[in-house]
Amino acid sequence: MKRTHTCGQLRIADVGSSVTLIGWIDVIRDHGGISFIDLRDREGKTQVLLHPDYVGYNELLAKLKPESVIQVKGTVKARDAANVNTGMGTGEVEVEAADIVVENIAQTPPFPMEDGKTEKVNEDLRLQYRYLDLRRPSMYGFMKTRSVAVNAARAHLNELGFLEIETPYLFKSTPEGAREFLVPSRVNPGQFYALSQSPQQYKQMLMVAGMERYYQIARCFRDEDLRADRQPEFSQIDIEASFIDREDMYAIVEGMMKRIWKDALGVDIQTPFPRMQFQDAMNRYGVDKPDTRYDLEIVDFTEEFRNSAFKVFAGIIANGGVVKAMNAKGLGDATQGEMKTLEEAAKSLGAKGLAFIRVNGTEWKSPILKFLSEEEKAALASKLNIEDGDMVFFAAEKWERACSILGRVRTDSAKLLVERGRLDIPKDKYNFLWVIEFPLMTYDEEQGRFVATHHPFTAPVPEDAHLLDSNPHAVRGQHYDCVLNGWEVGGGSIRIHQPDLQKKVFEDVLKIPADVVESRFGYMLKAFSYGAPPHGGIAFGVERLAAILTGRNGIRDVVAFPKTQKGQDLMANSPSEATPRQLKDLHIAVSLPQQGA
RNA sequence: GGGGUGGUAGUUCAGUUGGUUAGAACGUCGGCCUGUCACGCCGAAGGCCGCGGGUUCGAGUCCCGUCCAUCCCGCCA
Repeated sequence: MKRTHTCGQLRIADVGSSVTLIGWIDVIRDHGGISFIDLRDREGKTQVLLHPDYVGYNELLAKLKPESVIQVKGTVKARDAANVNTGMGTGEVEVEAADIVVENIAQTPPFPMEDGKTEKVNEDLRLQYRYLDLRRPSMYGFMKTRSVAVNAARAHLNELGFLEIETPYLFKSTPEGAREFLVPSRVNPGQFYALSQSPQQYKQMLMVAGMERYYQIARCFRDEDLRADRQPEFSQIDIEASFIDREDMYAIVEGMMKRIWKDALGVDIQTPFPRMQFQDAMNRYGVDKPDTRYDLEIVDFTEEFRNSAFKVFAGIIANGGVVKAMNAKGLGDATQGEMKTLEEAAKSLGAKGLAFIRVNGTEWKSPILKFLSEEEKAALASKLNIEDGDMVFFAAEKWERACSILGRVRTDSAKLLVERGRLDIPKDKYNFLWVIEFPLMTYDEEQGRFVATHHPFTAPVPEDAHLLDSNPHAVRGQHYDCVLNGWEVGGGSIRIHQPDLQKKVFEDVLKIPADVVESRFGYMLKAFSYGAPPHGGIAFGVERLAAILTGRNGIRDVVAFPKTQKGQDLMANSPSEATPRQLKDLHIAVSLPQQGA
């Protein structure tokens, strides 16, 4: 071994021992006659004392630079009381260097490599030198937390008798769902695989195959635009089990989360998780993944305004819309700019504007005030608990849109309130939530047909199944989302395991042409006709869990080598052009868009 | 595809109403320094102001286009 101890290990009890450390030079303090080198590895730092009688002292110091890798052999010495560094685990000792082996001299890094400073550096530069960015202690911590979390999940599932089974990444293209990455098949000219966007179909086949309990830390690939919480490739803790119902799945997952939080953070989380109907989540929080760490709940005023003299509201209600309001408590001092930004956000979700009432003392200020009756004002005041300094926002739209608009205004208002110190959203509070009973189908205006809310394999709630033909929109699915602090961290469902029902959903409800069903899903329907067990599953986003565990705002910090918003790896420079030879082998002709087109 | 923010020294930033020689801090380099720990002190170098056009006597600053990063909408069964 190149070392006897790590750089975080030595203590006063080690004084006198001969040790060998190896690591990176964190900083050199050269006093001319004596020098100190802080040597760093992932476990910590140790001060190395370099005495002027060291042979070649001047030459060595001249060439050593921060981030160089050196091996230090020496003796552990106690520091004088005055020189103890209480901010360091190894601060009571230092290693007096007897022999230093220079393993690698580092160039000057292109940006400061120090927690607290590197975060401010442009993302593109950090990504180009990702190996330097990752060298910081905090990044090591994020990688470690993710690793511990995944291992905790594995341990829990193994104990419950789940088998870890790998499924192919090279799959076939599926008609519904995310855009896929295509992979040309050299030996099948003109044909393509698709990189698996999730192991969904394979894991159901494993249930038909009698594996009963499966899990996998699966890579998934989706060729969609990126977000702070979305990368084109990401990992899922993918789970499927036979002979279970929803309650069984909740118990499995709650146990797994308990284990993850205990192992990764030492935190005991409360189980079982509360449950909320999709309808409820939308009505109260305006999203299907509510952050319940703070209130600012949305309140319905459709009945109050049904016969209102305010024709805008009454008219929308007459056309089947709703009127909702949300009291952004304490945001009465929102600036013009902030109001404008909130309105833009609302408009981006389809609002025509963002009506509001600003409360200043007992006075209400609002462009819509003159349209409101005393009765209506009283209803608002009482149901929204309006007080001095409040700001009330309105949405009058179709139900789902009204909910979404105020949901967005709610989260944006919360951010503004946090900035003002009037709202606390603690990062170490973990509000798990099951959101359940989503509609099985959603009507897609663009396509003029129903699409599966979750995916087409989700089983309907039994008592709603008879509505599949008459009123598909009213059918609830046996779908469950696991929501944590406003993030959808996992989602799954009890699946359809009867071929007739599955075929009906494909063809009659989703209106997928029979020949397409046959070519894409024929093998599943066939498999279900050979004795398919009732089964269900769920999948968790590893990065999202890790991001919350580490208190990050996005998933980049818990991905070792993330891609930019354009899907590029700036370190390795991918994607890149293929050689003519590669293209020829793959039977591919590249046709680039005209410049400027 | 659309909207917002940012791009000035290696890094983070400042740069007034368009005005003459574009600044600071950190880092780097050189010198001094035997108990520092973000060591200190002295000195120096370092700029295609993202890129391309335009307006102007004059552009880091104004206009148009474009590239990159980032946040959001669409999209993500």
